[in-house]
Amino acid sequence: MSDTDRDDGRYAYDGLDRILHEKARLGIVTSLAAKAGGILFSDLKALCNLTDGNLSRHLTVLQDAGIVEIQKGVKGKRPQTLCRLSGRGRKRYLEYIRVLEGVLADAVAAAKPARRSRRNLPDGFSPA
Amino acid sequence: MSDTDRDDGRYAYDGLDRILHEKARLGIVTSLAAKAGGILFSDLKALCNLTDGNLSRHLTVLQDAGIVEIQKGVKGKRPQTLCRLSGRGRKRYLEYIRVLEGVLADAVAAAKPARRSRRNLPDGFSPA
DNA sequence: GTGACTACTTTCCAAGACAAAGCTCGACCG
DNA sequence: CGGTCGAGCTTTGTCTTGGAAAGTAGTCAC
Repeated sequence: MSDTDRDDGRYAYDGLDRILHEKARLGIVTSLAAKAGGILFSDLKALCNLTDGNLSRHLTVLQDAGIVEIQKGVKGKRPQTLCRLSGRGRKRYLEYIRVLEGVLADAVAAAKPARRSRRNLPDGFSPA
Repeated sequence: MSDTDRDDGRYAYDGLDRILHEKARLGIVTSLAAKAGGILFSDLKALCNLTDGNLSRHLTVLQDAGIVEIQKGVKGKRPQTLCRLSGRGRKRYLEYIRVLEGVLADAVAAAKPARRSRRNLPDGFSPA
């Protein structure tokens, strides 16, 4: 009832994919999205300023989620791991940034002082 | 050096504030940013679809960080907690969304199939 | 072959998110 | 006026997770 709960969950942001919404992984996936051919482990490490262990860990998470594909190979005589965004991963990423755009829209709307917003306290509230 | 590391850290997103970059807290702070007068605990709970315990916990984190101000009061005969964004919190929030805009710009750029991006494997790489 | 290096992987630990139970105080019931 | 109901938070416990450090393995230089 009433209009007070009309906005329930308005700021819940349920759609924000937990796996992608993470500093490090967001960087990883964004760079992968930019290069369809994939990126080598060591380059990715530099791009995202991650330690070996960290990158490895996040890649495992992303791989388990079916977001990235890991392909082992060699470059010259040395082993090299190539990481690529899977088709499903790309889809999920696009989905995520769509949600993020919504969040940002809210944020920008909230940021401007909005003359309509009430500077005053909620109805009936009195400080202790 | 060479041009390979010209982009080092390009996707590190160091600026992404850990405290604000969190599903639940992002929602809390965005709603608070929208209402300068503050929001009551119970309304905030509904807006963000959080449990009492959860909201309490996140508010403590935000308060410790000096981002929100908690003001105890009463509404009628019942105690009510009013939450507001502090000046410093607002600044930090604006800073955060500025970074987020950058991330999103990267993401959107990465998302379009960019014919220039190399579909082929990195130089000298051969699958195992 | 041994010492340094590249390219990862694995292990460990502290921080953090969420849930469930707890606490406090007015209101209503008989 | 004792009892218990419920609103409005807080505290405690548990389980997950991110990140640092340590470990493994193959390569190259000498």
